[in-house]
Amino acid sequence: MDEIFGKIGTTQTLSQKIERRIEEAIRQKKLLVGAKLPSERELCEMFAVSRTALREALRRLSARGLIQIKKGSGMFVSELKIGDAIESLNLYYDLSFDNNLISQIIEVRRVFEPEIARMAANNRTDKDLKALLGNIADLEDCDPDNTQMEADIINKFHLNIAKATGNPIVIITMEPIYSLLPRMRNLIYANVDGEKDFTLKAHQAILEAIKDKQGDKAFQEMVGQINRTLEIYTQHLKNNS
Amino acid sequence: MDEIFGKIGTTQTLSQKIERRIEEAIRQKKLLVGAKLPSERELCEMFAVSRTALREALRRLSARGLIQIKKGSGMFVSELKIGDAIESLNLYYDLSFDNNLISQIIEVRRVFEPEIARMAANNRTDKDLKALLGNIADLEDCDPDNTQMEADIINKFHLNIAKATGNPIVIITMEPIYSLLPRMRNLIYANVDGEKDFTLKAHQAILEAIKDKQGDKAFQEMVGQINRTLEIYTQHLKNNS
DNA sequence: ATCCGGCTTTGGTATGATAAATTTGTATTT
DNA sequence: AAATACAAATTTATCATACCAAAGCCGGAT
Repeated sequence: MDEIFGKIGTTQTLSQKIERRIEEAIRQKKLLVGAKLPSERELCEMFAVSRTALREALRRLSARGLIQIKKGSGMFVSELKIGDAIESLNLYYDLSFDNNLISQIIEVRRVFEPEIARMAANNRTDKDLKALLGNIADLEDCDPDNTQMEADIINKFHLNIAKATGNPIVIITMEPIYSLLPRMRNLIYANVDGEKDFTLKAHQAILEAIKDKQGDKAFQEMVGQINRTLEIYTQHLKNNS
Repeated sequence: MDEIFGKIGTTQTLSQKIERRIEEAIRQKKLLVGAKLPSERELCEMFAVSRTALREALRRLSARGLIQIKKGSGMFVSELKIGDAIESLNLYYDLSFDNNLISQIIEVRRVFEPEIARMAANNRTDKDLKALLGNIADLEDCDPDNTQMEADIINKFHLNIAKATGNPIVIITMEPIYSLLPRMRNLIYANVDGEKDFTLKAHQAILEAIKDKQGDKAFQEMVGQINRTLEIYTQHLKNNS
């Protein structure tokens, strides 16, 4: 059907063709999650290609998280973990991390997180609540000087709120953003005294609202918390520029 | 943290080590975007490994979008296109696409998009406005029976609103979600009469608000539009189950 | 100066051999 | 009979070498 004026810049390499074939098989569930693929040698025969070409295709698939390769054992279709996609996003954000990105993140959080808090308050389960209570307890116990741990805990708290919405898309959306927060927080809170007290109280208030399933209150508290973050950040910027 | 009895011979394959080395170099900007990597043969010497191992590392890096390989020319550090991450997300959403996901998407849009519309109204440039005007003009001209094209246009409109916020994170966040809309829209609007008229007017109203930089109005109009979508969807679900 | 064609560089594929990890089967021991 | 130890088979990981094909470079002919 094709090939009269064959593609010019689109010469697909052999290994790419193989990659597509296997990928399609997985997408179409001809190969189910957990299934063991034929061994390299067998696949070579089936596709009638050399091991080199085949292996390079397999390397690609494993890099993309579609299959898992175990030496001495075999190759298996792996469940596409959302973590792979998040990893990609992380790498991207990582490479474009700068002051500009920080204010963009704060802006996004200011807009999205209050609504997320509301959703969480409305949809939370007891299990979600328990996780959040645990986070706050950890925060209370945390050594005031251990900024890193504090940042981690706060992180988990916010991520758990996202989880409490019960909507996986919210989680996927916010997780890469939260992963950048520790760096920001270190930047921002490093030299601000008395901030920990405020932070703790603000998060307790948010928790309270979610516990009582008061969506609007959760919304408001979250607005307050993030506005404060924004203030601190702006102030910090002034000090440093 | 929890590696007391962690694996000792954490068997990282040679090619994975190579992959890490190069990845680190890129992350640390020792290799800048666009830079040409040494040729395969040179890298082999430098790392003191065989071409096979090296190539498999390179395959993985290119599969992840970190480098670009041009036959006969060389290998180059490629600007990590956000498209790669989005592609991953798409694949993930793709494999978990079901009715559940649809309502989750609508929920997320209902919560996020009004705020996005407000941001767009506040921050839009003339260029953004022009793009949006173009979308609506296309929508007006669109053949009423061409559902596919209509869906595409509406898609672009919403994506352009996200762009008009001026915040790239918003775009990254929403793009994978929008990419699923055409399928949903086909599902939903296929058999609903008179919906096009409403859709057109609703989008015109949103555009108007953004044009006049009235954030609150844009917010309200978007709320109305998405609530309508939700209604239609709920109705459709009833019809089909 | 321009165009052509060969030369060089560089990635793509093929093959065969060896190493290392895992699984599996078997024999020995308790 | 069950558990352990060991050896064999399977499978992926790596290496080395050779040849092919595409893209770019460069000199010579026009």
